[in-house]
Amino acid sequence: MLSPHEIIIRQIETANRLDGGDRDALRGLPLRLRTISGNRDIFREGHRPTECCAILSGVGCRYKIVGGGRRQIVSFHFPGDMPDSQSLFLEKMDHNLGTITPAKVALIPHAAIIAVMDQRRSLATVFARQGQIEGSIFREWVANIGRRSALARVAHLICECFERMHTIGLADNATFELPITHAELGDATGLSNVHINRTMRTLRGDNLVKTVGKVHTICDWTRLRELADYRPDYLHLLGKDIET
Amino acid sequence: MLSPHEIIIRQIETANRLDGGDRDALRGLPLRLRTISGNRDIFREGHRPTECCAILSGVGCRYKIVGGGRRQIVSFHFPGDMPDSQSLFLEKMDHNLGTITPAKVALIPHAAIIAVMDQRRSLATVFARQGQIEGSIFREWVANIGRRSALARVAHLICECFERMHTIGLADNATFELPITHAELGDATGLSNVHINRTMRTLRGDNLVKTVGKVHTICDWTRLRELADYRPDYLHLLGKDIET
DNA sequence: CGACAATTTGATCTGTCTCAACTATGGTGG
DNA sequence: CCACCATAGTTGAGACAGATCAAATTGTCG
Repeated sequence: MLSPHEIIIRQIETANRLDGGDRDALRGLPLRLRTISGNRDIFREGHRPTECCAILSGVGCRYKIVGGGRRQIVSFHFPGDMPDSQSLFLEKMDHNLGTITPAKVALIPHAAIIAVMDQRRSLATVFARQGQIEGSIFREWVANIGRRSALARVAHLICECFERMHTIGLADNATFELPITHAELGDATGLSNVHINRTMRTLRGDNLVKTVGKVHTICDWTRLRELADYRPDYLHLLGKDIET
Repeated sequence: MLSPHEIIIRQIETANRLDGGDRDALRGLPLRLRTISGNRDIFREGHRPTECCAILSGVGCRYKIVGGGRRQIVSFHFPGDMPDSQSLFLEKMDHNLGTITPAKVALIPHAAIIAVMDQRRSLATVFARQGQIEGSIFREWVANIGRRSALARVAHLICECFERMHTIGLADNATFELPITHAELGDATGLSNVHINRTMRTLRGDNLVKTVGKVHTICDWTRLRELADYRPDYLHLLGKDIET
């Protein structure tokens, strides 16, 4: 089991090259650890956090509530992610940050992160890059929700979650645990929970994904990618492609 | 008519406080001016630009092509916007940047921007903030496309475009020129051009927006905002609200 | 074991798409 | 200055993807 700092560093290194000094500086960040139950808010829209939150275990998400009370999840977050680095530069939360599953998180004072960016130009660049990658993922979600069929849309989300979990070592080969309910997948893809169910069934019927409880196995990565129109460039990962 | 540098500064100041030194530093940026006709690409997916592009006049957009050739526009850009500041940190374009209308643009070498950020901590923060605001707008678009009806969705986009143009002085009271075709609005909202037409007709019928050619007039800002579920916090503007 | 949450399935409804035709509109060359 | 052409907007009819509603089944956790 990695330490909190190493979980954060591992995630950053999926998309950034760090040198020893960078890692040491990150290890110096003060962390306040907290355990949060599932389906709870960490920061709410309108709040003005003074700390950033890093996910250490479990799954988090960011979401908005639109008029009429419908929910749109705009991102999922896995261990190592810092979902609200934006609060470093934008005082007021324009969305909610919450947990999907029970989670351990680390709270890091803004001041400490600003200090580390001031001391090390390279880390300022790293944080900027992380922010840009986040933006890139949002763009892909816009395209996914706006222009893909329900089937491709859900498949695409599964591809993305699988690849992101894979790169941080949370997938065993083609098998990974994705503890996200159909209702939540619906809120992320702009579909109804019922239709998520039918779509997952189709993926199962086509022998693309096998699901047992929360554990999914990709049966045919090549065909799934193709169906999903999944081209992972937008994640801007450094590492190797996933073996087919 | 403002100079290119002042157009860029004006846009930045809608969301950031600059001091005299910041403005002077920005005025020192070397600009290569170009005129581009409408409906043309500036940077394509896969390219590795070495310059950032700022829009000086006209309307630009960023878009993705999904499998099957359908297009999703992920953002519109008005004078002063720097649509691809992301290329400072992500080598490879994951989307296309193009013009909607004929446009004048300024190309700014990455090196010059990096230099100005290195010299002035405050400007590094400004660029980081600009990037975060961009991300915030993407999140709102995800929610808009994912969870709002066609009518609210189109109304929301109109509200956003109006407010953004208003803050940079491109709206005369409640009247502004939005030279975007129905097909393009459809590509931005995930709807068909035909349905955009019907939706605009409804907005007209309800006396919310009047349209003559490319010139739109907001007839009832309060009701339009309400219908659109438009709460502009996500733009993180500094200025005053629009008068109703 | 009981209770609550999540999944599954069926039936029906509807918002939006697609296809197709027709009508402005604006720009261009003769 | 007009005729022409391409582009954009408009309208109608019909089809369909996905929503909604309702109920049954399964899973999970105290």
